[in-house]
Amino acid sequence: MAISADPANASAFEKNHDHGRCIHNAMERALRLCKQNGARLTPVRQRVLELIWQSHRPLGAYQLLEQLSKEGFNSAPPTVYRALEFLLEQGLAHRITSLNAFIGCSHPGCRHQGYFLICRSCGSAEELPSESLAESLRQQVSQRGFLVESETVELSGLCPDCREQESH
Amino acid sequence: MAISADPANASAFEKNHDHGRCIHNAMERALRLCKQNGARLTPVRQRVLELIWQSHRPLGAYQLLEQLSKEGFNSAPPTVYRALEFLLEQGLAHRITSLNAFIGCSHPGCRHQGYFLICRSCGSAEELPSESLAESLRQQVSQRGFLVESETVELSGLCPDCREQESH
DNA sequence: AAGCGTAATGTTATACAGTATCATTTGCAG
DNA sequence: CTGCAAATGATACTGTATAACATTACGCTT
Ligand SMILES: [Zn+2]
Ligand SMILES: [Zn+2]
Ligand SMILES: [Zn+2]
Ligand SMILES: [Zn+2]
Repeated sequence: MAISADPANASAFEKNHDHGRCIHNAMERALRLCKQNGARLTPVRQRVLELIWQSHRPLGAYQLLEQLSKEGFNSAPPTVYRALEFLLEQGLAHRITSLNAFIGCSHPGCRHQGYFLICRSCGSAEELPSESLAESLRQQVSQRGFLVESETVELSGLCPDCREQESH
Repeated sequence: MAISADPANASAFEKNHDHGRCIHNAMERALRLCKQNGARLTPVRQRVLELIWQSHRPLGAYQLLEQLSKEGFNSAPPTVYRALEFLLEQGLAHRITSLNAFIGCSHPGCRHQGYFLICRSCGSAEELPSESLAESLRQQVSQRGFLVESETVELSGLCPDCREQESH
């Protein structure tokens, strides 16, 4: 699958990448995919997607809500939860269960579970290319006759940069 | 590994195992470990541990709270959260992030992350023996210079029994 | 263009999950 | 017995997510 070879996405842990381009690419892909699927990327939905792409840090629903409210959008909890639900359905975002937060999907369009590395220091999260890992998981589990339908894999720790910092 | 070979624990998905024995064994081990570590398994703590062992289904803090209250224990949220915190620290229980729930650890005494299979139909959860899986994860991640400190691995789907049922 | 059904949004209220803080009690070492 | 630390009690609050129902916008048919 080789996500890292996809020029559209820098690693979340490369702190000096051109993030404007990151966002731009993400929005382009989102528009294209929604058009393809006949899904409506309405203003709130689009704005929420932009917001969770503002950084590579997962954002909580109420953080998003606050931002939306500042920008004059309607701002009751259901507004943002509905937008997030839409983005999850369309495969444009992931939910990070262990943080109660949400993040843009860095390779939408191909169905997959999100496997994440989350830095406890800088808060960045990065999707792991999942194929070989998914394979290991399936092996472990199929032996037991268990049918996996969804996977939560979230590894928390220190990203290369922060690891460096802490050692000083 | 070979948890299934450990006579102290039946698989959560074997619906007709002697669960009384399951609980009994769990409590014995807990007592022993606490004594070893100089930790105090006070009445609330012990009772909470028994409660999360009543079934192989993860229980929410407020479910536990309700039960405690029925039994005349003090029943404000901090009570149960403190007990749970203690049990987590002692390695006697795990938190299931994706369910906001808690479950007894089926092999306490050896430090490990809990990797779980969770049935969406019957609600049972079972710990996977984690070694080979942990190894795959570490491999994937070490390449990237990321230092893993804690892991959340929760696979949801259908257990063998429920899979059977659904196909009828 | 008018009318219609569905999808999306607005609005209010509430359920569920977890924590902060400070007072009080208990267990235990000296 | 005394005094400290750990554990519990009690109150209030913050944070996360959804239920339920009213209203509006959109896209299609006629
Ligand atoms: Zn970026
Ligand atoms: Zn970092
Ligand atoms: Zn365990
Ligand atoms: Zn089941």
